[in-house]
Amino acid sequence: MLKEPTIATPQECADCPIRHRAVCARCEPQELGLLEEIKYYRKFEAGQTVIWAGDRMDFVGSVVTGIASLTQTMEDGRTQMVGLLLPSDFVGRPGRDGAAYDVVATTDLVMCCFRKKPFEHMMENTPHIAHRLLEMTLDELDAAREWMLVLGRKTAREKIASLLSIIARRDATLRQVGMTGTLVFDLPLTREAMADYLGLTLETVSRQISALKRDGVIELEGKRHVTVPDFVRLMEEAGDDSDGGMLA
Amino acid sequence: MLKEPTIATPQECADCPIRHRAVCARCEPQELGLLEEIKYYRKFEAGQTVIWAGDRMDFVGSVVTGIASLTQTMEDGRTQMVGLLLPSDFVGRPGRDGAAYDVVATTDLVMCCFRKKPFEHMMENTPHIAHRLLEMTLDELDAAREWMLVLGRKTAREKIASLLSIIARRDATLRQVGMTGTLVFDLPLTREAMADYLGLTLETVSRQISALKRDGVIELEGKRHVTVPDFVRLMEEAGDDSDGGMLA
DNA sequence: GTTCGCGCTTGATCTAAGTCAAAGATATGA
DNA sequence: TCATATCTTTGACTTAGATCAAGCGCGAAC
Repeated sequence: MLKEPTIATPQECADCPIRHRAVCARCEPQELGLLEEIKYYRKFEAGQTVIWAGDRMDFVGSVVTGIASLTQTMEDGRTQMVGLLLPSDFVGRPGRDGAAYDVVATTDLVMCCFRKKPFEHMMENTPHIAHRLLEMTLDELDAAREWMLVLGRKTAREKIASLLSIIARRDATLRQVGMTGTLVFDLPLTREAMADYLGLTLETVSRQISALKRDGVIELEGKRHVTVPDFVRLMEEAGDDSDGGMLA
Repeated sequence: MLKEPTIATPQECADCPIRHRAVCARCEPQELGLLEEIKYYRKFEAGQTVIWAGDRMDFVGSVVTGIASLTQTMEDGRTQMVGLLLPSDFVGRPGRDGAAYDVVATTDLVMCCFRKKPFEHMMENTPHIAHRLLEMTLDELDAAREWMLVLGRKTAREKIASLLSIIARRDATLRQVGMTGTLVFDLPLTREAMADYLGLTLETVSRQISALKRDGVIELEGKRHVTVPDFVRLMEEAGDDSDGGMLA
């Protein structure tokens, strides 16, 4: 049913975020040379599983293009998405062999991977890599904690508004903003995936999106293309304080 | 209403977890010497706030004894606990000035603190510190993600069972286990704090604890002293798979 | 000892979100 | 073109947990 991932060519990773953002922001050229020997690229189609929870994981890597999700599943099938990986986000944990979560390609996906052992070795010898990784991990921890507030205390409507504003904030196309506060983007998630992220059912997601549309908070073109006429209004609906959830 | 924290004496931190666990597991003696110059100790009473979200935070540190909680609060007062800090857990973020969450002493608390600037400087020059901090942060991230499943998908009863098994697992007194699987510990949280951690109301927490008692999953002596006759049964009630939520 | 206060329990009722069910959009492929 | 499948919407009904409202138990202060 699912195809094997294909190996992508290095050219597809000209702007590899690991190289330029995660690891090597302050690296010396000779370190980049080392990097080239241990990195490779993988492509996945929407819906493919990158790795199953519990599987042995002999690489670490980061998202180049597309979106991946981390999900946890209980024996009875209840599932909770615990992370949304956008381009430049890091996957995998140096020092651990097994994957802790299912990683699934939510859209078509290109990842930039490093064989784990050499990566760990490189980390030992390159302090900046560990520092950069610490910084990224702390950002992820903050995101996870922000999400705990969403899951634990927000209403269904606030949850939807929170998700929309997070996607909008991280989506590059938000540069269509302009002075008006208007903002346009495409939802990269099905209603079911949104439900899994928000701890809701897909029916409730659908109803709340309809309600936000009815109330003029968002406009929809098709199922996925969203226009937010007033981002401040959306953030109010999300129950965030006026700074929009940006951390100091 | 709240007292100022008092400075504790170094003697109270003979087994300082930062020194022995977080930072200096592999440090050289001269590095320990440097450490001594920038670290100090603070004591708080149960209920005192260590730091408010948004405040300037000029230290990092870790819990020596007692329990602290990280909480987020919305304007209308809804609050969600996003982390429980037990002895040896680290607080604060190198590279950021403001606190992201309220930190509150849940029980009487002793913390071991480091002035931030010198700590950051030391981190630059001591790779093991960054590595150890990365490891700890990844552990916290895993804990946060495990908690997202609890908040998003578990029933009230499963939430209570999950919290009890987490506290039991981390509580030192669980060494009273023995071969029987019986396990005894004290709850370090009020019903309200449990509710804030679990995304429930305190009434629901109370009802579910009563129900678990009625069903023989736990026994209570007073409000806080808990006996778990069969830890496997508790984990089943938590909806965890048989490995008890331990990561590979 | 009595009274206060706080943390906790329990009951009655309400409601937001879940469940079950049907049907409307799009897209894919024969 | 029509059949099939997936994703989505909407409606009717149910329910887990919230809300509102008494009280209980127990230590601290008088």
